[in-house]
Amino acid sequence: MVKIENSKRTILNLAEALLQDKGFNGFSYAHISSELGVKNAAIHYHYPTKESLGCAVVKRYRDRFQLWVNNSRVKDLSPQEKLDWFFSIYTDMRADKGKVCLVGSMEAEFNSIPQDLQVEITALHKELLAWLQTILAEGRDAGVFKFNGEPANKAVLIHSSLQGGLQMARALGTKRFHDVVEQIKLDLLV
Amino acid sequence: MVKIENSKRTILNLAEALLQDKGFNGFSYAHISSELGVKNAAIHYHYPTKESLGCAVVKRYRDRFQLWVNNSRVKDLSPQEKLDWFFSIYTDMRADKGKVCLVGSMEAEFNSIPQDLQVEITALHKELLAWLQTILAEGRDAGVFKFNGEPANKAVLIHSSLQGGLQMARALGTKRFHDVVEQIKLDLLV
DNA sequence: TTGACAACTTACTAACTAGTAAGTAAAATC
DNA sequence: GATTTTACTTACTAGTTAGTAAGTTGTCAA
Repeated sequence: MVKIENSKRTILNLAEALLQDKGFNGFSYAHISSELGVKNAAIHYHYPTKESLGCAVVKRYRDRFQLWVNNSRVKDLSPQEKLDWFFSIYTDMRADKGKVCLVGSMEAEFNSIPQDLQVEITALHKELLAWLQTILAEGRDAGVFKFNGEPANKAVLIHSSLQGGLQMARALGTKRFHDVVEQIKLDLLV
Repeated sequence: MVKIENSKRTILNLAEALLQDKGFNGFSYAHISSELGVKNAAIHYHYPTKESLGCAVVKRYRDRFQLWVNNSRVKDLSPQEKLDWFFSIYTDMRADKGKVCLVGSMEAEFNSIPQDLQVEITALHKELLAWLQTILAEGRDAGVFKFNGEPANKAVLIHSSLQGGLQMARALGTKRFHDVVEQIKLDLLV
């Protein structure tokens, strides 16, 4: 019998990578089990259904994001630094590795994923937008960001362009994603 | 024997709707055949492989876009009108119907779709961007658009935000997509 | 040392997947 | 009127899917 080290965490890591790489309908328990050198029932032991596995991935991501956001080292940053930190997540951990964000991956196939997962993704998306909106308002008040209209609307624009930009990077290359980020900044910074 | 009217076209229409609704890995030949009241072999007769069916959908979309673009009624429009026409495609035919664009749908699961389809999607994306870039340059020269940086970069930003915005609409509602479009305009129009 | 429990394997199922080969019926072509 | 072609159906395959039930093994606590 092969034992997986930190089974639950290792499985979540792999599932997250697969979700960002192939999408929910593009990966199977066999992908995970073969990668770990165990039988697929071993995965079902930890996560009975694919829906539960998907939800666990998103839930962990949500928790991680809240930890980052409430981290004092992040909290003390200026609005620009916070935004750069946010962008760097997308650039370093997604675009440069050919991945897309969980939200984009699963909203693209929203109508063919389980309902609990839809709920989880919706919650994550709302949390990301809420934070981004706050930072934008903060930055505009501080006179370092400049934009017309509501922070909420600027937030959906920026997040949508990051989400779409990561997907574009797959077909057209990472450079194009960096162009998106640069253009966001050009349109925002004073 | 049940005969499908305009078989090829009807199948393409259904496949296109399914692609925009469920993604490439989220639909099967059975979805199409049962909807049309025929056997799945009937679909294979017209499109031997799923890859060929996917490619045919994207190819038709590319042709259709080129026709629109070269249509004299579109060609004679002002840059703003052209852009509004472009946005209206996304709003009327996608967001308001819960669909996403083909490009976004398939780039999200890019690493789990056939290679020929990847090529086709890449070509479509380039064509969309090329046109958008031209319109942006045209509008800036005419003094009706205002933005910093290169038209190419503003084009990738706008297209990415439309692509991501459609996906967001699934989880957060259509209104949010309209917000994205309004914000694009706020950031662009003089 | 025993027993309980966690973490697996073995062995399986039922449903679905894309895809194929051979047959049929109607329509178009000669 | 005969023949070919088009558009299907029938019947099938081999592979994959998520998921389950029952058995095994190693670890840890009493």
